[in-house]
Amino acid sequence: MVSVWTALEAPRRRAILRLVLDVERSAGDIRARMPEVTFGAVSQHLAVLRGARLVQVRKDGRHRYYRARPEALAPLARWLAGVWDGALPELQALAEAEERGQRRSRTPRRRR
Amino acid sequence: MVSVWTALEAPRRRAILRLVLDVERSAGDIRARMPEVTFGAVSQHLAVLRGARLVQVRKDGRHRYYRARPEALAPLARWLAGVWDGALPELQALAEAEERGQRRSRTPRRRR
DNA sequence: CCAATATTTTAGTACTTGCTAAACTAATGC
DNA sequence: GCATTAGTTTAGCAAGTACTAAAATATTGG
Repeated sequence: MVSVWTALEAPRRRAILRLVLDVERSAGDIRARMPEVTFGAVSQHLAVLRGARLVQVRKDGRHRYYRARPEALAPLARWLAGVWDGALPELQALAEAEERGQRRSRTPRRRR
Repeated sequence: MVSVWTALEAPRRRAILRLVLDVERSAGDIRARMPEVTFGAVSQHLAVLRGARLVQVRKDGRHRYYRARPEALAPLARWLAGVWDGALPELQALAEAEERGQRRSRTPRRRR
């Protein structure tokens, strides 16, 4: 069992999670999209993500398909919400800045 | 410069952040509330939090008063939002579960 | 059963972290 | 200036992490 925080602290694991967010992918597929690390490394990261219940696996023949379990992000969201409303005044200011300044930069989701 | 993720991965640092969320506190005050670690350790954690711009300091005589900068949590919130809407179907389900099941357990904020 | 494919596990290494104890740096009150 | 108080910084250590290369474990098609 590994904490959601720990699992997500590593940028590589956040990248992996994004890759399996809306699509099921095999470890090999994931690895193919991050050629800068070995297969083993990806597998290890997946194990950590699994440990935090952030991904689930579906076995199919000689493939294992990974997919995100976004519900597992709930503790993080709750923590954030908790901090958030313990700090309302500052938050207000942030919201206003957000309003004026940088648009949410909603990157269009990649296909395939 | 340290990332918000890195800063918050450590439970102790999350605890410290909560302590200075709505109140300004000196390092000594903070340390007094977590007797299981030394002063030095607290100071180091504060340095990391400062490095992630999660807290700010106000110097006053021989005291340094720390206070959270919740705006610094924005990247985290944005990341979460991004993942969130890349996973709408699953999220829907979560929202419903949340609805039925466990109430948000909004811990009443501690005084002093 | 055998070879091939897909993936995990292990051993090993370099680097980082959280902590303590102790040394150091300020600022204040006398 | 000196002792005191508040805090930071440093050296050192044990434990943990991210990675690679290589060995081990399935699963399938012939």
